[in-house]
Amino acid sequence: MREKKAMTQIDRRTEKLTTALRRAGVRITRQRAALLSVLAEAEDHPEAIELQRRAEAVVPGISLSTVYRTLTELEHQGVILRHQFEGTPARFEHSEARHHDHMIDVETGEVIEFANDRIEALQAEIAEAMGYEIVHHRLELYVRRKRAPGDPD
Amino acid sequence: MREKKAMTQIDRRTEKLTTALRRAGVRITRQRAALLSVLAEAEDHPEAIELQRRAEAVVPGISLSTVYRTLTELEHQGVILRHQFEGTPARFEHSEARHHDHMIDVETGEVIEFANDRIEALQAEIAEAMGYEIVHHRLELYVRRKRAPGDPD
DNA sequence: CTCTAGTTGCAAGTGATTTGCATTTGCCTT
DNA sequence: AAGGCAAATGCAAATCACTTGCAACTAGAG
Repeated sequence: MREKKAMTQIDRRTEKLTTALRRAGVRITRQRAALLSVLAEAEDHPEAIELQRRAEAVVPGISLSTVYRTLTELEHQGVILRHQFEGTPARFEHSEARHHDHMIDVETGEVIEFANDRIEALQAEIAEAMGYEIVHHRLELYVRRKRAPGDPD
Repeated sequence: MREKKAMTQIDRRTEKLTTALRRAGVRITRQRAALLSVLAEAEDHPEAIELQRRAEAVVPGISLSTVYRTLTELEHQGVILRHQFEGTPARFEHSEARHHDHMIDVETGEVIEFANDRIEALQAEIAEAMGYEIVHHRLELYVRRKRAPGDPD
């Protein structure tokens, strides 16, 4: 009994993406479709193994090598970003949001996004002044939650 | 025939360091002494294997595991910094210089240091505004040399 | 529906770094 | 100068995060 499900915003975006990818010569297999939707739904920054776990709900038995291969392909296609934070396996996020940098809570591992135009501009200036142009950059703040004096632990 | 060699600035710094380390309970073995002076003399950002190569001039046969163990210890003691740039093994530098960030020439792999107080201040502000304090940070600009229009290739 | 080049899963391989363990060695104590 | 012992070393093996070779499978163009 096949149900007709309401199409969410994410479904629609994913569908557009698959079409675009197909046009770019990327075959949309079951495992890739699964990863695409898992990535589209992710609000965090999961690692490859976690993505495999989530994709397995749709495609049981999807192999880790396929996950890695697909992530590499999607990165090349500009669909996702790969982040290599300190001391952890690479983490991934879809790249449709506007550019931002990351704060990593060293206590919890939580990743918080932030953006600041002044910093971006300064970086460009610095590179420029030294005769370089920025290809890409990486700004990571490893932080700890601040407690106001008198706050509970 | 033992010669009395003139003591360089670096020798003196290294000597002070070994004393301080010994006081901190770190035994100064031949291999550690070698690594300390190699690190003190280094003006670049060498990787572990390169440090082993350089140390081997003083202590032939120094093992890579000892190099790694020593680097980890020196990092904990605050004597050196470990940098994990994209797509390369970790690189090390002594931490006596004032804080700076890095530009990596993506074409040559060359590492260029730079410092900018405005950026540092902005980072602190951002973290502060979100209720965090910075433990440490990482700012890396992956750059490409800019050619003025008309320059030769 | 066919065909074939692209994709998959599995097992084995890599590269960087870490670890177990028997042996050696700083260096504090005498 | 000598002794003792916890700490450090070298080697081999292990680990971690990926990557790759290969035979079997499958998108999706025609």
